[in-house]
Amino acid sequence: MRSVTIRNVADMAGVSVATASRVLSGHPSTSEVARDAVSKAATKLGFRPNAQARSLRKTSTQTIGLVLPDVRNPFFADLAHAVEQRARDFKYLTLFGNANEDADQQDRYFDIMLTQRVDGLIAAPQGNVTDLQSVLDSGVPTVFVDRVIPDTTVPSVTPDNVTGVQEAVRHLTNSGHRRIGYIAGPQSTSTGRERLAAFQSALADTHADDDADLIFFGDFQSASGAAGAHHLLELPHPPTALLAADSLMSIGAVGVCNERGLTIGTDVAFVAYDDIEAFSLINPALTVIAHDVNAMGRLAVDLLTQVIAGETPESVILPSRLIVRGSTPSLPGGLTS
Amino acid sequence: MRSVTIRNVADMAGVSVATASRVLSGHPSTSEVARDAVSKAATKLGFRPNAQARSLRKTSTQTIGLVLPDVRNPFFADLAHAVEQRARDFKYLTLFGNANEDADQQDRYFDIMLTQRVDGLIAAPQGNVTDLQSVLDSGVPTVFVDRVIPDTTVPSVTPDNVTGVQEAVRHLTNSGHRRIGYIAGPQSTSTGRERLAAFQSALADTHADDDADLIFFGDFQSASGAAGAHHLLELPHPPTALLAADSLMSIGAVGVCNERGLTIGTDVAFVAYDDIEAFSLINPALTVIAHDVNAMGRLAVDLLTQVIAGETPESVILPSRLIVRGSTPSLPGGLTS
DNA sequence: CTGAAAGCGCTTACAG
DNA sequence: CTGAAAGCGCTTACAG
Repeated sequence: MRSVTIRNVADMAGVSVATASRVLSGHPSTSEVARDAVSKAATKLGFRPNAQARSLRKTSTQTIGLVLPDVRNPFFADLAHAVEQRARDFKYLTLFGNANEDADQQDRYFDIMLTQRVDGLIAAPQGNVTDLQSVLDSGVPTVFVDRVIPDTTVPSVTPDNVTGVQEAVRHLTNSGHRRIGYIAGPQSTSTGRERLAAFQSALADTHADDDADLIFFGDFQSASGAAGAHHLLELPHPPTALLAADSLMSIGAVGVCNERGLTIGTDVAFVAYDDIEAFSLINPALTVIAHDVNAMGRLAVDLLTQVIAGETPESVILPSRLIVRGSTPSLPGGLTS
Repeated sequence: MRSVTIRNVADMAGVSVATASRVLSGHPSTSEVARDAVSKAATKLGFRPNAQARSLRKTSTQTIGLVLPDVRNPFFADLAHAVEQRARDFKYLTLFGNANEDADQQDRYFDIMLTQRVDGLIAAPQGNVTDLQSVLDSGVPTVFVDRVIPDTTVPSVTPDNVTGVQEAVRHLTNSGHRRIGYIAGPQSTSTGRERLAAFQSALADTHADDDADLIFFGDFQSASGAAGAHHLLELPHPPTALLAADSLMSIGAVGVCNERGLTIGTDVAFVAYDDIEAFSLINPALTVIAHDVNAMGRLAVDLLTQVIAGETPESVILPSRLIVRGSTPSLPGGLTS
């Protein structure tokens, strides 16, 4: 299936390849006669320029790479959608890589993106600088989104990982909870680390128990949320409230509560991370720590275009906030902070 | 940021570009001396072959295109994940395009995929043959997944859209329901059409009302599910059971039931499409029509590799089945079919 | 406005 | 086993 080349178009139009190329790419220096002939020939032949050949000649590929930890996580699915739609505004095609919350797959995708010569890279990375070394060395314009890697100067768009957690802990302790179980994200991610630190420092400001047993380390995927809920609820002195550091672990943990016959809101309070639509449907609806994923995706692309243009944009931190719903009722006899 | 080329590697290794190329691509005809020198030079320089140049020379790009209707739909997110993971087994990079349930965006992505010269294309398409014309004309190996376009000979992997719906209708009527509201998918999609037809023919086998008012046409997105639930529940003679044709419309519809103070399972029975994890967490858990999305994604890739190899594989239809949960209690006085 | 020619970074028959 | 050379399909100074 040999596809039609610019050569064929030029021949049919009776002009040189150079002229055909000029017409096809909208170069001003073309005669009307040439424009007509070339356009007609191109549509008649169904000509479609070869992106590889064009990219090889020009310095740009008009593509950006997006490396995310997990498409199946609704938060990242929304983020992917936001990035892609915004990239379209700049005529960029988004190459999408799904790291599966796995450092090796992530690094392989970084490699592929560089091999594909993307014009820019947006990533929600895990790990440390060594994972990024090839990307940094290549000098490809890069922006981090949601997560960052410390000790790099890569611009980023991240959520405020402190305020939401703080509000959640305050809300729970105000409602009388003293034992809050925390299902943490992996400490190889900045969000995992920052949210845990925020949780611990928020605890210190309250009368709640600061007990190492109340923290379970998950991996941001559903099964680990389930494992975490099991572990915490089996404790000799189990928590009366649970807080999970992302939506997938929240889903896993809620499932375990249901299985064990615990009524959420009554038997155990629950705060989830990320405001995904399904969480407002669970009965009672889940209290969540929310942030604006759409803005995050758009801004990441905007920052990237600036980096590509040679500028060095400031990193952005987006606010997060607590949305209180039925899963965390305010107890009448609650303490005040 | 001029990147290092094979020329640089060859120079440093003291060999010709041809030899460097042979070593780098594992061609057997190379001496150990050359292998050593080239390998060393390549790693020392951080050489990364230019995929564009390579693709231009070879006939293949080692990429496949995946055009899906909506990443934010958990079903398609899962499908994307399945396809991508399977594609990796064949060393294919997956270029991902999100049509946003929009025919124009879909067609633009088809265009982009052809321009990028993907080795193959997997799509869950909407529309009719004209949308596909350029793809068919190009002769690029193509496989449909989940959805198909009629009057084409493209191999496909689709769910059985009949059995699950049939079981759902039978289950509901056996439980005494006579008025079942149906939130249909867009009729521009094969799944939308087939599921509606299955619903109507299943109704004909029962004593349930076959009333045009009981059918609402949505677009597979959440907001239309909400609109559908509103419309149906406002009917002078409203349905006692609802069935929605995909997960996103189910989410929207369940939200509306909650808002209106209707208790699902008690005030209104509910059957959702696609077995996404969150549906088992809603209280009561939702009865769903389930199919194996993971198998669907894997098989689509397997079929595509066969098409690429010049074979003409048979299309596959995967079974779907009803999973009964709390949202559709069996009424004690239910009719028997 | 137009064409001939060089070149983007690779791969691969063709000789040797 | 190795190198010189041609060529994949484009774009773009350079002359005219």
